[in-house]
Amino acid sequence: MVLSKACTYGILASLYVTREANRSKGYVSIGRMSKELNISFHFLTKILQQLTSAGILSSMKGPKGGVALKRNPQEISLVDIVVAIDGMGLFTDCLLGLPGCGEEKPCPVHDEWAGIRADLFHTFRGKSLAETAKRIDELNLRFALPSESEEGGKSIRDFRNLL
Amino acid sequence: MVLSKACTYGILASLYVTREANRSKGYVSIGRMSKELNISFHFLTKILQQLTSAGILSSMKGPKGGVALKRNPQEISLVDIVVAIDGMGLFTDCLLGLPGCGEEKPCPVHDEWAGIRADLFHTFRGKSLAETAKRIDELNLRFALPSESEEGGKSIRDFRNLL
DNA sequence: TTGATTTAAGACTCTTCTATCTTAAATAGA
DNA sequence: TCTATTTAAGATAGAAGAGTCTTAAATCAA
Repeated sequence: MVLSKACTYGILASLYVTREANRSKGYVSIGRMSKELNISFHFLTKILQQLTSAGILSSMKGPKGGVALKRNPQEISLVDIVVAIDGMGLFTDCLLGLPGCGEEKPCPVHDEWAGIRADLFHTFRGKSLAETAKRIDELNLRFALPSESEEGGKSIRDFRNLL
Repeated sequence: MVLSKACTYGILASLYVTREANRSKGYVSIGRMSKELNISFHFLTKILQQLTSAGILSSMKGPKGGVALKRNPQEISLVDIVVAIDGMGLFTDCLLGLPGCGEEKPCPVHDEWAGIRADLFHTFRGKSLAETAKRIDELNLRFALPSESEEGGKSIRDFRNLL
């Protein structure tokens, strides 16, 4: 898995908060969010705490409490979320896990992977929460996990796209 | 982590076997390989069993036994190793883990990720064991894990390369 | 002030991945 | 044939990730 589960949940939740912020002021309830995204409440709470301590979200306890974006959603990139939860490893580590792999002491696939991971970094660093949330609305995209009732049935693995 | 530990070990071992095959005929000892690559013998054995049952390696028990490439190393790509151990998920699954994500029912980052993962697939599908092993010799690259004595000290994370 | 609501924090469980250990099976060579 | 060697296979253990549960702390509203 490229991103941890916690990280993907963090991204989905951040997009949810961004969209809610466009509709109404105030904090977004974690309870409500967990229901709509079909993410375990307690697990989601932990993830949002990480985003809060990373300075991406702010939170408020009590009635009408919840979480809110701390900065302008145009200034928060998807990479910010990934780094806050999974760290920089995806964008810096050797594909083969060789410590110290780098320009001076490369592994057999260093150049290829370095190019792809840099592409990954720049692509998602260039996508802000605002822009991504906007596209969700415009194209009516899905961004919640399937509910129990929805079948879902693992992921569709379309090999044909690769050939 | 993009590749599982088992998968990276499998790649390193496959490259080791490829290079050994250039020097001498016969099977490559797993015991010797585990020592030179600094990979746990029993764990490595399990991984090589997966490659054997995937038809990538053949094995022989007893004295002078070990593993050998079953096919020409020019016809085995790095993707073959990855797929044998980690499966196709890396090249087919949604970055956000949404089941059913695809052209018809995309997630908010489907297009971007689909492009990068296809790039990843084609890049490493285009790299054969023979070609990669050759480059190791030519450029004197490293492809073993650091030994206990070598400090190693986690990986070097050079953020500057990204900015 | 009191009570209901909501996030914070820590302990705990469950699963998967990683790694180790033991025993069995096959093979080469004496 | 007998023995040492080497991979195969299964059981076990340890570590990390994923998810749950309980209690505490803060806040709003009555």
